[in-house]
Amino acid sequence: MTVTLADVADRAGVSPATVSRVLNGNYPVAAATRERVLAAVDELDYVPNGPASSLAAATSDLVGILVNDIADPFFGIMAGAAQSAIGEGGPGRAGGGEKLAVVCNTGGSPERELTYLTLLQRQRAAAVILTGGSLEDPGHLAATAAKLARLADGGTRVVLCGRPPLPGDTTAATLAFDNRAGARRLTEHLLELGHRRIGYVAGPADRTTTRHRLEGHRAALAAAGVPEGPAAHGRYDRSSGYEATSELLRLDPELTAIVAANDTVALGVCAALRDRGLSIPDDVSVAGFDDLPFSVDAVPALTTVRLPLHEAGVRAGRLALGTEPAPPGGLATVPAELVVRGSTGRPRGWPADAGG
Amino acid sequence: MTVTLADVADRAGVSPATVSRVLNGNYPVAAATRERVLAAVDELDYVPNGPASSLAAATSDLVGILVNDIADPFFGIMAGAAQSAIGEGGPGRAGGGEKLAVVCNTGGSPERELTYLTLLQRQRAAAVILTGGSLEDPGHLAATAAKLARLADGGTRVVLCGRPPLPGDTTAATLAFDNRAGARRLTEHLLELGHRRIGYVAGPADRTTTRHRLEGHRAALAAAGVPEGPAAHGRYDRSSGYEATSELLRLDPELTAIVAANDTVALGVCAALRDRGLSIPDDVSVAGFDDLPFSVDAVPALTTVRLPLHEAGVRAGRLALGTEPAPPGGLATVPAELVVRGSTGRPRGWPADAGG
DNA sequence: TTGAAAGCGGTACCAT
DNA sequence: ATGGTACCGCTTTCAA
Repeated sequence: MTVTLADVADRAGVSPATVSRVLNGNYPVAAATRERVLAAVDELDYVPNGPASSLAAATSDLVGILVNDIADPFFGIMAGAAQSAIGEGGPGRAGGGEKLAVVCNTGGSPERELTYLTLLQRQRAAAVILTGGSLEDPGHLAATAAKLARLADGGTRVVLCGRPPLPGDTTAATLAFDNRAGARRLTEHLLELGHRRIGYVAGPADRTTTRHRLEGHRAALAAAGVPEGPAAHGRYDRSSGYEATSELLRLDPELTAIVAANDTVALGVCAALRDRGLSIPDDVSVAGFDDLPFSVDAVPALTTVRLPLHEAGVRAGRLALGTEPAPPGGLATVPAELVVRGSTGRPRGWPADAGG
Repeated sequence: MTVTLADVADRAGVSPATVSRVLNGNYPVAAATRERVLAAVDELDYVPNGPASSLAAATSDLVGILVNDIADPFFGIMAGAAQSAIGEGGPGRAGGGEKLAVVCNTGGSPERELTYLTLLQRQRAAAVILTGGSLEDPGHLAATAAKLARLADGGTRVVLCGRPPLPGDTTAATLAFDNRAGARRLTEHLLELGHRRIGYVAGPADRTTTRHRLEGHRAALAAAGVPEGPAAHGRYDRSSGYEATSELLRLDPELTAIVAANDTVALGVCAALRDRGLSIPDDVSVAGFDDLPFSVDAVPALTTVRLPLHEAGVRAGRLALGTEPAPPGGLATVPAELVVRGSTGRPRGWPADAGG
């Protein structure tokens, strides 16, 4: 049958307690004894029973990583980085130590988010990391905050990555992307190039990332005294960008630039422009957010705001592990940086040296 | 402190056994009793202790999904589909039922693959799904097979998705993509268009997908009596495709088409061609494998083989759940289909109506 | 239909 | 430095 700790103890001629100590390395054990125990472990090919330890120790080695869309590299990059950061934790031995970092796909659904949190609570997870923008619905926010509070006082470490802190929540360590400043810089760049008719393709109306990026965009326009162009909302996916583009061009056929709330959306914008016989960036310049290698490299003319997804993921992993100290006030803002690619993307007829 | 089953029992005026029965729904309980118990559960906001149930029941509700690269939509699509298929399983109640589907990122490393399998074994996972091509190293294959055998006789259901069955393994249900036929069809298509000098960018040398796709490619060439063009190996990522392209063009500057073992790689190929001032598909046609919406939509001229990633993921999830019966012989081959996009991609000077 | 109680496999405190 | 041994919270016979 399956080998238990008691079997190992018998084989090594020691007590179960000693085996436990050797495996967990949290208590002094004579070198000779340790050797015998480890030998027995190998010979019997013993694998500890996770649930049993979790029950006894009142905590498990599971770390949950919640993402809105697992098929989007935006989350893949963050989650992957977090997972490696967490994997570094323990030794390679058969004994405990290593955490099991697991990613859970909410599909952007608030219900599934809560379901997963409950599941992780049930597992007595060591930590949970919530990534990406969240819904702004007050009801859901309250429910989430309550759930996170329960998790926290159940001993689960909570980390928010790429989403703002919850109102009234003090337990979660937060890494927030500076979406406002990033979006602002993106639009400022287009303005400097001479663009005056700029469309905007936004994400779902009720998400924090959507709102913050839109705010940054508008702030740039307002500061420059340029009137706001047409905007269209949609999902954070390609087809949404495609459809929104038709809408924008219908509202203003003279657009010279389009800002997309997300690189994936930007790809859809590009596709729509091509299908209408417009070239990028000669007819219309396109700017995106995220700088995902996958999508952006395919359109070298894209101007983009880069989010340090990988770095944020690593830090989130360390916060979950407790390796990195919580940021002051529980919140750290991760900056976003502007990336300008192959082409300058000036509107037609605009002098090449204008705009500084 | 935290609410236990006993608390619920007290509140409802019944025994712990009864509460357990109500929550698991696997035993008849009087309707009135059930009501009282469920009420108590709600009032106390009871969340079952997962490790405790897993220990007692000798199985957990964890389902592990192993992927080679979580930042690659190829795996994201499959994993996401599998996860939803698994989520459908149980009811929404506080009680048991729902499985926790978790994706684990191996990064393509055999060691991490084994580590995750051990971790899942330790958790007494209900099922594990291994996705994507595997290493062909005999040592690793044997180790994996052994590990999977242990998992299986520990009660864990094993599903292989997008990778061939292990030699001598009878326990795993397998869904394999028809990589050979897909690659063959891709190359046949280029041949029909008139291409005669075709380069090939392959994946890592020791992976099953790499070998099978290359075999299909060569089979098509051999059948047509066309000599094999240059080939270059690399990772399954964009920069690898970029570098390989320089290599291929150095080996044969007269290439009219390049086949990439993967869409992500194909994107790198496209980037390299653009940087050399070559247009797609007028100077060089590019063909890829996978048909990921992300990358492929960015290059409408790309000819591609589409793998039904989503469907495979769903089926893998059902197999893991036991909802779908195992395929005959334990193995089902999932077909691959050819997708031809915007351009015909004929080589220059080739008559438009040639080749059928 | 319901209750009582014996585990499930470790952990950690208390002895020695 | 090591052993003995009550739990941890739930499942599952066995009785009633």
